[in-house]
Amino acid sequence: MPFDAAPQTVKADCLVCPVQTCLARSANCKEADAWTAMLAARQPMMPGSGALSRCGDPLRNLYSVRGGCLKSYTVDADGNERIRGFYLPGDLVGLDVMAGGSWLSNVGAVVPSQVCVVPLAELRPLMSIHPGVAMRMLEQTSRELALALAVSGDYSAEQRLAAFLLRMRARLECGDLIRLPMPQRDVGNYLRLATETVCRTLKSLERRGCLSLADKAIHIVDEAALCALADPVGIECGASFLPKAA
Amino acid sequence: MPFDAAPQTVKADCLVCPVQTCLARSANCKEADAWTAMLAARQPMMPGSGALSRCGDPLRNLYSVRGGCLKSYTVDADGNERIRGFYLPGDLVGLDVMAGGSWLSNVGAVVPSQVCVVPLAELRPLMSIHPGVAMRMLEQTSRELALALAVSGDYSAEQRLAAFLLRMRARLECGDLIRLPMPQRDVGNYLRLATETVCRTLKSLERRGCLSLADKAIHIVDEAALCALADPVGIECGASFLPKAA
DNA sequence: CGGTTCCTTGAGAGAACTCAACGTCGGTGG
DNA sequence: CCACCGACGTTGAGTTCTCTCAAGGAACCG
Repeated sequence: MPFDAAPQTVKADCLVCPVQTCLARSANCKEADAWTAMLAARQPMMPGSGALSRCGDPLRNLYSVRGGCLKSYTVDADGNERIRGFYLPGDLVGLDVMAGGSWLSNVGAVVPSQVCVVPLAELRPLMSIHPGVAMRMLEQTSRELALALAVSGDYSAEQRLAAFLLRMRARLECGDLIRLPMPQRDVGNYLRLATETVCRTLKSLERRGCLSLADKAIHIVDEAALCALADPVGIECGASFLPKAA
Repeated sequence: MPFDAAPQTVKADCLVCPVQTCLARSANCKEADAWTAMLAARQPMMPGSGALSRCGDPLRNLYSVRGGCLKSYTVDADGNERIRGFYLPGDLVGLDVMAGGSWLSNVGAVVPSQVCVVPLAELRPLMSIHPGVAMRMLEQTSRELALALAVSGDYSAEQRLAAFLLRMRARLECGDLIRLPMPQRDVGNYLRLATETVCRTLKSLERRGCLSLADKAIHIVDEAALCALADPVGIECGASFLPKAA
């Protein structure tokens, strides 16, 4: 593959992209090149300023998160926000609307972020030419579906929070000291808990020695206890301390 | 395409299959033929007798529902069942585990059912040869993801039930008289409601003139009111009476 | 400094749950 | 034909978890 394939700028950037799970890092060189060549632009996003998409917008692009943290959310008739998911580097935004023609949620930045624009008009034919790309998309969508199904149960505030923390730790690859990119209000909204409940539950877990709270960071102290709490939720959260039930 | 392509039996059956949304009815003849040829077998399923898959089983097949109604569910440490989804004719079972190597849930029949066995070992190469098949799989997975995300909010018992009924009516294509294939216990389990709450809420909706209950069937009386209730859930349930929010 | 956003804590309210009991229906077998 | 049984549905009473409302403290920023 010629190294000077257009668009040069985007491709050059992709070579130093920190996101290892991006399709541009695919083992298949042809796929990676085709993916990279397709990326239309890179777009910065700031919290509170504009949105990547709004509910009802025609679906023109997917977005690949390059850095930061995004959230997708709906707004009900009373103006209340409901967060449907957070997106971290490597995630693709819009997998849930690929089958439809328009967005079902708003997408905004939680912290200063950057996304790569994936034009659907080019992605669709690309998936036909490179079935591997379609397979990767299918895999990611499937994984997101499994997660959505797992977390949609009715779990206690403790179970939800434990599962969320373990998952964020795995996603952020931050070790035992978690600095959540989003405020507790957003965590609660996503987990269907009041902000106060999030706070109280965290304090309660701290009192019981599961974690320690300091300086807006959360330190996982007793991982085994958290895993035991999160286990019924049934999501993978890195190394599990529990034997898998039959 | 030769009409006598093997396996004859399965293909012949597919020609009279009542499921219009099955991939065997794809507009693309080559795809439809390839799909049909791949189907390994047809499998009957009875409620309570055996299961299509068990949590942890290696993933060998997907299943295409041909008739009846299936449910996927997990069982927690206390032996409590949690239903993650119902599958009706045309649905593919296993889209949430395609990215992994093993099942994350048990799948059993709710009523006497029949499924077509889709061997993954053949499906994967087929998706490479026929990108259209991969696209269809991706579309269905995407649609399921959108549904799972929509339903995972914290809605009242009334909202959940209204959305569920409207969705089942659309899925069953049964007009305004719904005969749910599953008992109220399963409905409640799926919607994260106690059986008693399901019953009480149905009665309450009946008192308010939204529906009428008779002979184990549910008659939709005031569709507009149900749509209004279900609207915040945000799933498509056929004709909507409400203007779409911006 | 104000002002804003975020986090924390307390008190009361409410929606749904659990427990318990009873009614109904469809089968099975005496 | 009727008695029995189990599964399902219905109804009531009390409990619980989480929410809402209210208020105050801490951190950050112009």
